[in-house]
Amino acid sequence: MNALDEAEKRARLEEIAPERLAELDAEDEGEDHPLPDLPNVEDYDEVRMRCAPNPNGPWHLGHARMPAVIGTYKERYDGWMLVRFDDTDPETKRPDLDAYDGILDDIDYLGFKPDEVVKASDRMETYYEHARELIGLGGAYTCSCSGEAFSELKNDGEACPHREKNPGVVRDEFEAMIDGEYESGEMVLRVKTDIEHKNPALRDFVAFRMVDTPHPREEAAAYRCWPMLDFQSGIDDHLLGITHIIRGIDLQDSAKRQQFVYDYFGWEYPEVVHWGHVQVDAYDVQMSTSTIKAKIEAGELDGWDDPRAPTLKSVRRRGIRGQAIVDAMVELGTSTSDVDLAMSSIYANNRDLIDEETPRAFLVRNGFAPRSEGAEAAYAATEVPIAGGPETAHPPVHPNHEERGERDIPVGDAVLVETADLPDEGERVWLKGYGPVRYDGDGFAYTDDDIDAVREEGVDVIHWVPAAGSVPVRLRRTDGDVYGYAEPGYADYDPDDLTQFVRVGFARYDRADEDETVAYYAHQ
RNA sequence: GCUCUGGUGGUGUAGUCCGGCCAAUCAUCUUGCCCUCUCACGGCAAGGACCAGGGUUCGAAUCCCUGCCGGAGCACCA
Repeated sequence: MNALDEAEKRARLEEIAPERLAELDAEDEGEDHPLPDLPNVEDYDEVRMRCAPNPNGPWHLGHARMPAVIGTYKERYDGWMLVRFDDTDPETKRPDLDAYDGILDDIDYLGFKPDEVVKASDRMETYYEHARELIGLGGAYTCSCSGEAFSELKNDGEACPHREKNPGVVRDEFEAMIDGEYESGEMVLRVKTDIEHKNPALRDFVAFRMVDTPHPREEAAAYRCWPMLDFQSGIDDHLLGITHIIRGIDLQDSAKRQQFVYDYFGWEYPEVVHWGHVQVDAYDVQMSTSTIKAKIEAGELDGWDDPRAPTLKSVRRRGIRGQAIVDAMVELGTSTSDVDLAMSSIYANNRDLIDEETPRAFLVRNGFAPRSEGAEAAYAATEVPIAGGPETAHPPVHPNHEERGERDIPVGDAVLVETADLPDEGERVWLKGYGPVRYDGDGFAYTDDDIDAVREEGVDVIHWVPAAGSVPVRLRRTDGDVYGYAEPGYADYDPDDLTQFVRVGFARYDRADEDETVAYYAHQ
C-alpha cells in the first residue's frame, strides 16, 4: 500500500516541503554508513582530519583503526587527511627511522592516501614561537620543581613558587631551555591552567621539557628542548586547520588541557571523537609495539611479519587485503567502550573480497611443526600407486567460473593423498577433478563409475596430487608450519599470488626456496 | 584518593537524545539442512542479548535513583 504511492508522496512533499524531502534523502544515504555521523560537519567548509602516529615502530593491527576510520570519513565527506608524525620524544618513545616510511606504506596497504605528511620534529621553531607568545600572554611559566614535588603540590591544589615568577625571567629561562643550557629534569615550561581545577589531571601541565638524548633524525638532532604531546599536538591541530580530531580515550583529558592553550590564543577547539581500546582475538602475542619488539629480539618471533605476530606486515604477508581490515575496523564504530575485534570478521571480509577471483589448487598435507602453545594437528600423506585411468586430470581453475579454464594435472604412476582420506580396502573414492578409483589395499584402480557414485552412492571426494612432480610446500600458519605437496602447477605461481588450497584454505605464495616453496596461510 | 567515561546475544553494531511501531536490527559466529566433484561461494532454518535492583508511567533497552562491573587520566610517554 505505502510503496504504491511512494512516488506520489514524494511529488507532494516536493511541493509543500522541499527541505523535508532533502532531509529524507540524506537519511537514506546515511543508511549506507556504518560509522556514525561526524559532529557539526555543516559548520566547516571542509572536514580536515589527521592521523598522528608516533613512529616508534611498525604498526600492529590496532593501529589500522586510525587510518581506516579517518580515511573512511575522508571519503565520505570528501575531506582532507594529514599524517603527522608526533615524534617529539627522542628518548622514552624513541622514533624508529624505518617506521616513518613503514607507516606510510601500511596506510597505503590499507588503501588510503594522505593529502599531506608532516613530522613534528621538523616544526620545532613553530612550537617555540607559540611558546614565546604564550609566555607573553602570561599563560606559561618555567618551573624547576622536581616531578614529585610538583605532583604533591598539585594534588593539594597548591601553586608552586615558580608560578608567579617575573615574566622576564620566564622568557630568559625558556630561551635558555631552547639553547640547551639545562639538563634533563632541571627545567620545564608549564602551561598556567587552574591549579585548583577539580580534575587534578588538568592542573598546570608540562608543555616543554629537556631531553638529553639527541633525536634520531639528523635534522632534529640538535634540539634539546622538546614539546609535550598536549602542546605540540594542540598547536599543530590549529595551525594545520584540523576540524575533527579522532583518537583514543587515553587522550580524553587532552582536549581539556589543550583548551586552556586555545583560550589563551583565542582559538576554537576542533570537534573531538574518542574511541576505546581494541583487542584482537586469535593471537597469543599481546598487541603492543614493545611486546612484539621484545619477542622478536628474544627470537620468539621471526620478525614483524611472522604469521604469529598481530601486525599489519604479518596479515599482509598472509595475503589478507587491507580493505578487509578497514571494513572490520569501520564496523567497530567509534564507541568509547573497549572492543574486541574478532579475526573471524576480518577473515569473512577478506573471503568476500578474494573468493571469486582466487584460483583453486590441491595441497596434500604431510606433517606439522607447531609453533604455538596448544597447537596440534597431525597430517600425513600416503603414496598410492594408481592405474587404469586417464593420464591427466582437469579440475576447474574456479568452480564458479568455467570460462577461466582448467588445470592440467598429470597423474603418473602414483598419487599422494592425505592418509585420513584413504578409504577402506575395497572401497571407492573420487579423486577430485580426476575420477573414481577403488582402493585394493595396495593401489587405486580406476573404475568406470560416473558422478552418480558421488551424488547417489555417497562416494567421498578427496583432493590429491601426483606423487611425481608435485611441489614441496611449507605453509606457514599462525599456529605453526604445515608441510605438504602442492600440485605441479603451483611451481608457476609468483610471489603475492593467492590460491585456495581446496579443503585447506586460502594462502599467499611467498617464495620458492631451494628445497621448498613457502606459502602463508590466510584463513579457511 | 580525585576526575572523566562506559555497560544491548560469543563478537561487533542499530535502537537510547524526542518512552509505545523493540517479545529488539544487521553482520559475524555456532549448529542443522539444501546446492556442489565433500573446500569456498550461494540458499534456507535454528541458536543466542537490553549489568542488577528500585522508582516514574497505562507503557521503559530508552527517563530518574542506588548498586555492581569495566575502561581512561591525575608522567619532564605518545
